[in-house]
Amino acid sequence: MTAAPQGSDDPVAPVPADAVALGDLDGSVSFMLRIAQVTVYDRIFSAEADLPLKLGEHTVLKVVGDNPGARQGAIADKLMIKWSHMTKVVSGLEERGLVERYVPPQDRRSVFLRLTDAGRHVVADMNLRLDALDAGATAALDADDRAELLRLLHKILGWPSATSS
Amino acid sequence: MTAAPQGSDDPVAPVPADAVALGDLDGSVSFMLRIAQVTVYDRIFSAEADLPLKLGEHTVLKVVGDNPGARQGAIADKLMIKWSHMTKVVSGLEERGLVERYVPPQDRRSVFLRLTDAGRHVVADMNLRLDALDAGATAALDADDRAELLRLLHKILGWPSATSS
DNA sequence: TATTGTTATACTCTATAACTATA
DNA sequence: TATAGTTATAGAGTATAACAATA
Repeated sequence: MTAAPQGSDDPVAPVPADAVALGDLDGSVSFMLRIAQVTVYDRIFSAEADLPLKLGEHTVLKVVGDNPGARQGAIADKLMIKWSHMTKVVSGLEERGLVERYVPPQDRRSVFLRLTDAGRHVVADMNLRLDALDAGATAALDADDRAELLRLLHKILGWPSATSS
Repeated sequence: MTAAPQGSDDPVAPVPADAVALGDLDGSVSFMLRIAQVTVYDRIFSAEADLPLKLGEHTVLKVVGDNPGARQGAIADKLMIKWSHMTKVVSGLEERGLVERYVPPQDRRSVFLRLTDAGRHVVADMNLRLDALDAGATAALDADDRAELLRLLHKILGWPSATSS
């Protein structure tokens, strides 16, 4: 990794493509989080492009399955998805027969969600495949690294640290 | 239904927003990276909404400033920005007088970028403000935590973990 | 009036691909 | 033919705001 010594006074000293320096940007947590997240998602989808669900869809379906009787908006809030976008995601999942909307009589403004049998099946399938893809995309980390990374991310969010995964 | 801590004074809500369970999702590196990144960006922009540049624009300008004579496409690749999007970003920055395009005579297909004086000024201002915002958004981390987090993110990416790249 | 969800618009960014102008 | 950049389109997702139905 050569440091590309370019004249600091030369206004147009060419820099080779692989010598672009990030400077201290790689010391920024926000920048590094973004680059790492984009890279990991990239790796997951380039490793296996024919997944039946997008990652966001899988997340929604999984949480719906784990929280029967939860309102649509409550799930959206927890997953930091905008309500307006949640409407589109749920509509798409409903059209594919993976989730059902249910308006409870005690509060007819709200919408409860629950998985269909097909939804349960797809989520179970995705769980298995994503576990492997997730691990593969972060294969550079050993078990301790991974646990430590998760602990730090939880700490940023103010979430209680995960037991173990 | 999962245990929902609802007192008798609460309005009837089977699963309140803060009682939605994530299950083992918070043990997924890809999920936690996404949630953490969205949260950090959220905090940065809710802390100070009147920033002169979007984060992506600042990143591009900063790297242009650190790499005089670098091609537009080389910078886009390094920052994992698509060329087609890079064209729009640079055009916007150029219209605002922050960056200049320069077509070198030795290869008239390529475009070199360099900051204008106004661009340099804006970047310097943003650097200062973002350093503080970045730290504020991750204030739950102490110095050791932050260094460790950066080390782990670098490791995922396969980047050298030292100070600068 | 406040809350829940929907619709709509604008904007950011990705994914593709076609296109130009060079090389 | 290949490369560098541009343009265009489709899609995901965010940011906002207006809106309807319900509480």
